[in-house]
Amino acid sequence: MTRVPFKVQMLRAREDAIVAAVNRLLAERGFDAMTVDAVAAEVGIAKASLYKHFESKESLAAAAMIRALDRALAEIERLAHDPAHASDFERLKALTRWAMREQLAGEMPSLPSQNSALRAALVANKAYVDRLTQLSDLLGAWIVAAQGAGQLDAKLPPRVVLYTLYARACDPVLALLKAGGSYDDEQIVEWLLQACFGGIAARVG
Amino acid sequence: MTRVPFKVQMLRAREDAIVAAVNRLLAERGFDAMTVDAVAAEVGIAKASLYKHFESKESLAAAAMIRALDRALAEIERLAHDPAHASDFERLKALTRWAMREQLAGEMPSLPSQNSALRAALVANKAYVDRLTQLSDLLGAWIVAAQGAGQLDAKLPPRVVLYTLYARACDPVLALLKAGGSYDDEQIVEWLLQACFGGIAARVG
DNA sequence: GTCTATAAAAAGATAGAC
DNA sequence: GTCTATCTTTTTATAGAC
Repeated sequence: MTRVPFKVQMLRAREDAIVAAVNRLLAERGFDAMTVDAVAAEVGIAKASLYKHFESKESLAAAAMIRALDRALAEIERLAHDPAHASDFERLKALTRWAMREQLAGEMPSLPSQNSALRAALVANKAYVDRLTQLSDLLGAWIVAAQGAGQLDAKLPPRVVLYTLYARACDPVLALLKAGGSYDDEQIVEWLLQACFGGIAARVG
Repeated sequence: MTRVPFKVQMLRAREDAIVAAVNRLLAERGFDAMTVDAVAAEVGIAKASLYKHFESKESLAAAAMIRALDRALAEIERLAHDPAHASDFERLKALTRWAMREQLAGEMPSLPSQNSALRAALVANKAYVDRLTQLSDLLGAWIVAAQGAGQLDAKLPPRVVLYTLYARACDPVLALLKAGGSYDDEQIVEWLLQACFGGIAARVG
């Protein structure tokens, strides 16, 4: 084990706090509505200090998006070894449930929209693209396996399923239902999991 | 018939052009990333002229959102009298297909996010709230009827189904698949309709 | 690295001539 | 109503002291 100097530990802790704040603000308002002033206020440091750690608003957001992908990859790793989830289909469902809970907890940044300023920065960011590719490859394998096992609809291209799962992780329906106040978080998650995997149409037979 | 003065016709045509431009920009970039300068440029008039017609960026967006709701209400009216769609279930599906096509055509503004500056303006706008209420009431009746007929899953509260349909009308999956370039628009719409109504899980039996 | 203070640029909104 | 020019505010980003 290499010893980690105290100063480096402090630096990492501070940067973790910054990224966590950015993550929350991205989840709450999205990239365009998030201001660097708000980030500084949430972390409790001066705005100029933020720019000592990150060179732009885009790189702040990219760090948070990368951290979010890392959380997802860690959850995949956990699920792959959890005997409670026996099939790839069950693992996909469990991961979707996890993502929905993350969103309700205010920890899931939205998908960057196609025309956003953020998107250009992200596709040029190797660390981000690598993780997104890794995530897509892992999920793609689960999807193909679950289709082969007859548990996922094989008439849908794997890419359609993959994008659908990505989108359900930031589905605005969660926030709408939560804002309504009539249902608790777990009930919302289970209904939307049912709507996603089972569809809103009745299942006959 | 009351005669409409020429000047009034011109005024309406100009305001229609403005609202159409706002609608496209809302669909393409969202409210936060849309600038009033961009609206003026797209319409081809000076920014100051915009402010003679609409008092703020929010009221510009509200006009476009109202127009979008009017398009949806008109489509509902059309579907209600179209013998090609015999059941409420079929009408819901046809309306969802219509909304997805609108989105692919770049004509469907996104759902205003919960914490957006736009949202506060919209909930205070009677014309908007009235139309949204009317739309929700009409769709709510169709949903309850389709559940009663055993065609929609009756275990999901009607509100969950309603919000799900609203969200699918602005589903980012459409743009992601279109950007991929592998599939044509109609194929995308049919797959996502299938995923929405039938779910991504396989249907056995 | 953190701060206060200040650019610099973008974006919402308006004045006033025509 | 439309324009050009300008104002005001917000927001991204930096200078420079400590």
